[in-house]
Amino acid sequence: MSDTLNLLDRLSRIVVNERHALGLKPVQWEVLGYLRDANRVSRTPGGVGAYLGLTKGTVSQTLLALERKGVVTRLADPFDGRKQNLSLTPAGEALVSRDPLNTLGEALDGLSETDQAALQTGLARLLDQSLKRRNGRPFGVCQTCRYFRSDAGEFVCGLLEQLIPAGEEKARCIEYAAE
Amino acid sequence: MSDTLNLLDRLSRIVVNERHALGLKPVQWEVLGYLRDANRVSRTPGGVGAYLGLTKGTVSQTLLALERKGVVTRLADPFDGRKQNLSLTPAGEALVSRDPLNTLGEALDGLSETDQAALQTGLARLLDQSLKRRNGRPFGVCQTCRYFRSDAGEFVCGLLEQLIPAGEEKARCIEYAAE
DNA sequence: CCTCTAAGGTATCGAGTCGAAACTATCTTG
DNA sequence: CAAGATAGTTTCGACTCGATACCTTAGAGG
Repeated sequence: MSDTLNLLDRLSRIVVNERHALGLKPVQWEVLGYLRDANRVSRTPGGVGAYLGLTKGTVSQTLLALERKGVVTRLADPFDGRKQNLSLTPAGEALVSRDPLNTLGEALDGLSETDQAALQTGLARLLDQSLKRRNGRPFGVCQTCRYFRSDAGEFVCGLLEQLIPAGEEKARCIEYAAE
Repeated sequence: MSDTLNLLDRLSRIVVNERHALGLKPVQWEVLGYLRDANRVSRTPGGVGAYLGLTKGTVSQTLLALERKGVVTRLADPFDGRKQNLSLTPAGEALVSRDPLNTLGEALDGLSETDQAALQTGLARLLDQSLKRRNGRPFGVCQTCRYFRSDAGEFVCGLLEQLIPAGEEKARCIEYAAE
């Protein structure tokens, strides 16, 4: 196995280990992080599953656990009876800001500017390649999406023909399309 | 959260997901990989735990599972009655060579030389920083260890005062000390 | 020696992950 | 409207993983 793969292996284990803190499991942290970064239409059980590569069953169970902990709430979608809209409670917002992964962020700060930049572009390319191989959705941010329009100071999604709420133009979207 | 952290997050999830193939769990793959790369004195339940950051209980259970699958065997240590020496069976050797993480290796091959190099040094530094923060053992390879000696064509470990079997000078060691 | 303590492992428990499969309810399309 | 696709839930079984209690062996000091 290549050295780079080995490093990735060990780092991913560290990420998993770190995240056993504060009473949440690794997957639960990841769901919380997704709900923080995703836009309204992407904050559904299906979106969580597609982003994290989980089955519907696992997502359902994980959301139940997060609801019991009082960090996530769900509301039926008024337009599509099959969908549910998820959001973080204030307690959830507070919790996600204490993601133990941040300690890795401190380690990151210890790196030189050039090392950090190199790492970031390398990881981005690797992720891109991996997603292509897995036929995964890219989950890019609204701003760089093909359907993103800016009309008279307001942002609009050309796919869903909806106004993009302020601040959400930097959120991740399940419908993201490049170019 | 920083972008780099986010990328690491997503990649570590891909690593976890990939590894649910062939009937093994992510941790089981990692144990197999460790047993392949570690030298004799490091192939113990304790070594596995220290390397992967698992508790003794988890290691014990995971080894039981791997034994049941017929990919790992253990022998009592003849010198220390508390220890067990682990090794891969031929079936285990065959299995570990089919680590699903290799598909990520293919994605890696799609990167340019410079991207790969940058990624590797970045990851190495990040891992180094992280280990320092967690007081983890570095688990370097014999060849670069402080106690590594080369006497008349033979390799010797100055700490354990033992001959290093041929080929094992590139293996990972639980007693590794830098400098 | 013999006790004390540390170290290597096991057993057990509880919460949770995760794939698979069966099932319900709600759109969508021809 | 019927057929099929979508969004979720429920249940099952094997396993992870931290925590805790426990057992055995090793080594050190009186």
